[in-house]
Amino acid sequence: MSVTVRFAPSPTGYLHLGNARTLVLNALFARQHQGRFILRLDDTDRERSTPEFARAIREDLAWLGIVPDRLVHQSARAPEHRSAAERLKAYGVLYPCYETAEELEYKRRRQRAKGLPPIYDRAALKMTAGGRAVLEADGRRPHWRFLLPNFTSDPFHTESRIVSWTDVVRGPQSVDLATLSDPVLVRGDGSFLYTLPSVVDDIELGISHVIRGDDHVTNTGVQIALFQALGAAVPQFGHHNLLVLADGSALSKRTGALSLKSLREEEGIEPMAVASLAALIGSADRVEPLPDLDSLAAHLHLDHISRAPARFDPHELHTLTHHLLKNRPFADVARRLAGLGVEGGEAFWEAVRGNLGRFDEAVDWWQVVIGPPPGPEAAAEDRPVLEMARALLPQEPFDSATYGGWTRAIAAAAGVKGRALHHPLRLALTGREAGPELARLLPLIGRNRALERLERACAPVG
RNA sequence: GCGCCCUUCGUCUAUCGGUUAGGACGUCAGAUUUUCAAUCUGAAAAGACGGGUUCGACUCCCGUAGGGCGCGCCA
Repeated sequence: MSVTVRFAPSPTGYLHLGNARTLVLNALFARQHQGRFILRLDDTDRERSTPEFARAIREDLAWLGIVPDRLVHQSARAPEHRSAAERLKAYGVLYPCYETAEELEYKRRRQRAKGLPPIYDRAALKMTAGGRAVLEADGRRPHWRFLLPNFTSDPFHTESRIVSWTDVVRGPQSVDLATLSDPVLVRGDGSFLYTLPSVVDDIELGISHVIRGDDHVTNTGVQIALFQALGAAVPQFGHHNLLVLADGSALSKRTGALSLKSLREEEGIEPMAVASLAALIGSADRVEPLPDLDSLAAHLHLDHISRAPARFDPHELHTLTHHLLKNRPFADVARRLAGLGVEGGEAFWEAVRGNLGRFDEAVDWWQVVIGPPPGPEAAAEDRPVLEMARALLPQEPFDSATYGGWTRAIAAAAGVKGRALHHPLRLALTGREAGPELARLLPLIGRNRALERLERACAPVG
């Protein structure tokens, strides 16, 4: 069976980690099955959709290394949506309604007050042609509802009508259409709401699997009915659990917190840290940093995803980033380093990669290597060691064994060892308390700078 | 308010009637390295609550509490 999936965000905000979960799950599923992945921008809400957000979404995908096989703007497909609506009218399952938003709101409030679910009462279905004509003459434009097939012979009398499917994630699922309102598909101004374009496009794009958050489970019941009303094959559905913050609160597109953009630009998170966490959290599989999408795809099992909301700790993104960098081969980062003005090459990268919390800290370590003499003068008790170190500093060339030979000589001459020996040297040479192995850094620093720094550390106070 | 889903170590989870309730992340301890957010070893750590069914319940049923989602002329 050939697989075609889509990621269908509305460009009304920045993508956050929760959106990334849906995105990555779709992209990886396509990868697993050598299928197609379509980016569909659901921009039918002209009020809130913007080109800026659409562009940001494409940037997010590119950053994650996800290349869509096709890009579709839903707003460009209005003719297809119109023709589907006409067909539904012809079948008699799309009917005009004339209630105002206020009237509908009032009805819902009353139903709730009576302890009833706020389901549309299908009053419009009972109107006569004459009644409609009066309203039309009055200038009222109808919105159109899809008549849910939750009745047997009498459309005014609903009875239980269960729609069932086998969910790729959740297993057997069912929705009782009798508990739902007939959804509005077409607004009074003739524009379409989410449900119709989504289904029509899924049909025409040949979507085989719809993978999305479990906030859509109820929608799926309605949409399956709509697929069937349009005479189309029903795709497979998979509903993954939603991600929530440590306090149980939902992720919001509005706050911008945890947006992929800010994780990338402000937090220094690596893309595969996002992809790994987004794909693996809330499942039976352990969260581990995978170096690329292919290896992540190999670890993905949709049926291992839990049905309960998954709390996650944003800090885990930093931990994953650190582990990813620690194991990153030089070839993978050479261009990025060059772009940041870091010229240390492979020896430099291998020296510092284990000490990076984020990639751009490599710049700081490069400054430590080449920069001006760091740090203050040494403490009085460290001076004898440093004087000795200065005197015993070998001639070049330096290699990875230089530091070991040098420090052994200092130890023998000065009678110190361990931390008392190495810590003053680290401080004098790098100006820092901790960092990459000095044996690796020393050859990069070189004899001239090393000597200069030791002299500075030993300079008279004042 | 009504409906659906969910509740196992701090966190993510395994278990599908009989287990010393397993793993991962995190935490702590020890080892190791000059240091390290590295590495190795080890430890502490869990079935929301109350009933029921059963020889036996984390597992099945009912209820309670807590949480998520849905109930838009949003997507």
